[in-house]
Amino acid sequence: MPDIKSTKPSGVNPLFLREEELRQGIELLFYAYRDFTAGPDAILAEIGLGRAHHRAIYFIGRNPDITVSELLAILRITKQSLSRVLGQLVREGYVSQRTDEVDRRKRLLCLTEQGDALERRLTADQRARMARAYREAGAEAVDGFRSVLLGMIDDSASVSATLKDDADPPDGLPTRLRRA
Amino acid sequence: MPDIKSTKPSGVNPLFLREEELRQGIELLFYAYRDFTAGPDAILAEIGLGRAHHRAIYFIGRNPDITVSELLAILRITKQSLSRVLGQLVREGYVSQRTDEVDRRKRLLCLTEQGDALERRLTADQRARMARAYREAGAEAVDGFRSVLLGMIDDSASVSATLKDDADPPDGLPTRLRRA
DNA sequence: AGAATAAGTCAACAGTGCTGACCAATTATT
DNA sequence: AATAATTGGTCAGCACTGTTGACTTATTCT
Repeated sequence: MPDIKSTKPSGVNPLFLREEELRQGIELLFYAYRDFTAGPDAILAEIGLGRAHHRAIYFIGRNPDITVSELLAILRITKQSLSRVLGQLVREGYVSQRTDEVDRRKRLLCLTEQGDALERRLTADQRARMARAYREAGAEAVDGFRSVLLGMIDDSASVSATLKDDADPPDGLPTRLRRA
Repeated sequence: MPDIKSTKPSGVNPLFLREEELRQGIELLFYAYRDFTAGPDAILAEIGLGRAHHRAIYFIGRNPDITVSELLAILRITKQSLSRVLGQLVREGYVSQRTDEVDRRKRLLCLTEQGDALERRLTADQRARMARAYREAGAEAVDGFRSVLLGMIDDSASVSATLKDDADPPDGLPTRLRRA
């Protein structure tokens, strides 16, 4: 029994439209992420590293003096998984560690000059791609892009950098990482 | 030498702002994708499957009678990688294969009833998350979200479903898959 | 007949998650 | 001062998912 009061033309089921709209979003996210990671992956493969190394390098570069715990909270992987990646980055000279003098249990992570160079090389690809998409879509679209993505994140408080500008730090990462 | 004619307050370097803006986009994409995949991953782990199985199931469900080649073109992985995943899905009763009667080299893939049930269970999570983000952000934001993501995809023609509504099928997937 | 296409297979390897079981240093609590 | 909690690290093993490379089998196209 179709609803004759429907505002949609030709009695189209609005539930179907909604489903179609959501699935298109799901697919767009998949395709965009697939192509977004392809460039860096190719560079990483050349030097015997993987995507996990890029993630670590990226967030260390973005948050100098980040601790291991904080990095774990961003990446949402286990300590053992990160340890393997981080150990390799330190051994191969991309990341430096030093002890926090206030709390000597903590290790503060920074990129070396070599690490910074690799970070810029890897992310250049992604920045260019995003810049192109931003430019083509326009400023309003960029706002929408950001606002939808932000709404998809679990607890937007557990985000490393300046992705939101409200003032409540309920939990998750220390405020230090939310003031980039 | 700061530009005194700048429209930005306090002579902020526009290149820095652009860089910051792009990096926020990169991070939003990372966080959204991280949280977007977490739900399905947990369900998959219970039944001994992984994210690759979800992808295959998703796109088979979305494009009934898709061939192996077409699925490979969407996923951008090797035949061997897909074969492992697909074989398991067929053996465990999620996917059915039958020979194309027009070209008997081709295998047409479809979800079984069990496969369809799993697909709906897995994607329900993601649809709900996306629906919430869409609702909170509003229709205009959704348009922007889609337009930016679309701009990030390599060749928007090599996309499976109705993500664009222009009429040129330059190459990539057969037109059949572009008319969902 | 021969080339090209579509699919499948076996083997090996790398990267990246996971669990579980520990250890060591340091800091906080009682 | 003793105990507990936190931070970081390590070793071992396992699962999933991507990769190359080398073939085989059908089927279709030229």
